[in-house]
Amino acid sequence: MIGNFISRHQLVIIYGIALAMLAFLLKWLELRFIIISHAFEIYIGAIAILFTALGIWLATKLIKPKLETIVVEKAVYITQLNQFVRNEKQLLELGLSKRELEVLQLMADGLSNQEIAAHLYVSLNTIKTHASRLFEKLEVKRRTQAVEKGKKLQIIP
Amino acid sequence: MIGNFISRHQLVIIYGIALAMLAFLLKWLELRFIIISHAFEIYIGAIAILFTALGIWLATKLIKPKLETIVVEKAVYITQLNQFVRNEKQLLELGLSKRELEVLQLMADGLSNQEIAAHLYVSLNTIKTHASRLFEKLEVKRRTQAVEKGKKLQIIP
DNA sequence: GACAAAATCACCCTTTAGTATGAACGAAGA
DNA sequence: TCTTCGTTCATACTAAAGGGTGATTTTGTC
Repeated sequence: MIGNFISRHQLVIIYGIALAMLAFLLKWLELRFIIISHAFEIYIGAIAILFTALGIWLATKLIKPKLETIVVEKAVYITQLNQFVRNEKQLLELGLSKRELEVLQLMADGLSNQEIAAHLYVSLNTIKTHASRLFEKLEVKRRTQAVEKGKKLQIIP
Repeated sequence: MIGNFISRHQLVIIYGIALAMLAFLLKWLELRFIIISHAFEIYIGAIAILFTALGIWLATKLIKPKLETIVVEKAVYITQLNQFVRNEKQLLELGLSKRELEVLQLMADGLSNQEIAAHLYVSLNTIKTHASRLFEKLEVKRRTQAVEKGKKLQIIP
């Protein structure tokens, strides 16, 4: 069906193609003429494009990369560096005396009242008195509770 | 003295100056001639320089700045929120039973033997027995020392 | 089922802890 | 000077802790 169409209009087609080619030739000649007549401008344009490209290339090579500093906080776990610092404010609030604090510390070391008395060169009764006051001020009933609270409130290590 | 020198050699000086000016004029003319005869090359050169500069400018304006990331690690010290981990090995070495450990823990909480008995639904005598064995195994004489040693050996918080 | 370890409880006794009350003494402050 | 506070000590008492011995029951293991 397509072959039939071509054979029937062969002359017309050839003519059309020839016409098209002629038009194309004329256009090409026109372009050539334009190029030749504007050779200088085209040359200048080419130079401009070339050196613009060169400039861009130079810039990419020469421009210093922008530095961006990111500070990353890294967790560092400390094993046991923390040395004891007494909470003096808490001590004042409780109203503990020097002697009472000493007794509390020795209690925390596991000493009996008798041993504490010997350690401080005073009598057992004196220690008992201090202990009673201590328990009152700390609002506890037993020495174990006193030691526990003392550590919690950071008045003993 | 200087005026005298000038007046005496006036002619010579004028001649010298004229000669110098002539030489300068000739040099200038030569330069002009060079410029004129090489006008095209100079024009092209100027265009090249101009568009190279344009390229560089374009590059700096349009190209995204290259980011170089520097990561600086900063140590942040954390006062270890210590979740207690029992030293099971130590516990085995000491040969403490479940019940003895329970008693020790309640002792550390500041409870009396009576209170511990009530807490565990057993008699006071039972707690005393446990306590005695506990002290033997921990090689201590008093509950305060037991609690202290228990914490030191990390078998109680 | 035998066995060992753990858990339970009791009784008696001693020691230690804790309460209550009172008192003496010295230092610091109003 | 008087008062307060801390420290010291004593006596008397109760409560709790701790030691020693013995016994029963439960539980897990061989």
